[in-house]
Amino acid sequence: MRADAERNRGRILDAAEEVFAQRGAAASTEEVARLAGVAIGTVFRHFPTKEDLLAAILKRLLARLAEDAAGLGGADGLHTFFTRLVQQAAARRMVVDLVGVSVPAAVGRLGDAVGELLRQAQEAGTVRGDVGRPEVMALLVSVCQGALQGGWDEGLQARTLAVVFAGLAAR
Amino acid sequence: MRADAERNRGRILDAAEEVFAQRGAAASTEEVARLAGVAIGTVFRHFPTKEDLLAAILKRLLARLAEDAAGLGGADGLHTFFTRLVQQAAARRMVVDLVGVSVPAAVGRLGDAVGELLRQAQEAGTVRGDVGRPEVMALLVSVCQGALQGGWDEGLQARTLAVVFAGLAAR
DNA sequence: AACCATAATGAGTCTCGACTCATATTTCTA
DNA sequence: TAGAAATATGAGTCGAGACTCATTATGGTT
Repeated sequence: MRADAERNRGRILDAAEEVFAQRGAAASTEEVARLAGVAIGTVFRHFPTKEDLLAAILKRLLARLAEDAAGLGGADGLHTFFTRLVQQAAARRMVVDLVGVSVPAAVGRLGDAVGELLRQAQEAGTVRGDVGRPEVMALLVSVCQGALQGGWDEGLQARTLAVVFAGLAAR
Repeated sequence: MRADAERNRGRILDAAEEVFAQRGAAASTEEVARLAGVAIGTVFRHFPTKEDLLAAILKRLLARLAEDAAGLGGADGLHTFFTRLVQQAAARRMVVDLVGVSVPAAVGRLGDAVGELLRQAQEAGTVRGDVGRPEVMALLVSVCQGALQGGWDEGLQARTLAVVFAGLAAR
């Protein structure tokens, strides 16, 4: 791959992440091109379809989250990851709109990472033994979506998470 | 208002509810007109803007929910309402997309109804006294959104709600 | 029944955004 | 450094969907 092609590909991905995070997936490809400093044709050369572009940034995002999760663990790892993710979601409109774009492998890897955090938390006795990975993922998605919508302030977010954690807690 | 006008207004609202519930808010006004059996110009005569149409059905929907909630009460009222709402949400794509359309008065009335259910549940000792209406509403919105996304099956939905209820439960 | 205000009709306008492609430019290789 | 081959450019095409409006139809009234 030519040097300029690789450089542009990176710029486009960065620009797309920025634009879609702020304006949602409905933002135009035109705008991504403008921010990246390339012509619109270049965007379509690298990503033949808008959906391809969305899938690419979603994959990157999920990989980053999985990596983040891998750096945590112990009794509070799940708690920390959960809170961090919800905070990020509130700042990024993206998640809502990425519904429909799927990157199975990347989602699977994130699921594995969360499963591991859950296992450790259960081993440490922080979390009930009778909840599974699917419920935890479902709650994670739900609360992120909720946070995106309501424009929760910090206090409400904390209190809402507290209820969820109480539900997950052992005893 | 002329008789045919009123009849058509009703048909349009019904058709819009059906179409947007199935296809999401991105469905075209054209399709609503077709299902209602009127010309597209008629839809725009009654609702000058697509957003007006969305707001109208959202208002009707929220009013119906508030009424539903008013018929419940006691120790399990909140539990029942919560479950029912999540089940409905799973069948309707609408909710996701209605983000952005706001009908403050109708939302307020639903909030009051939920607040009353919460009060009764707390009085009956079913729910912790230290959670407030905002958290409950936040959880309600979150879980509905989550259910819409993941294509939860019945079991996962039940287990996820169980965690939330455990978090809300007294003791 | 005749009248007209109100409403319905639907082809047409307009905007927007995804995607294309002929042309110009840049990188790399020999 | 000349010559491809790869890449970038951006005006243009295309389709979709929100919204308009001149015309036609209908309901209610005298």
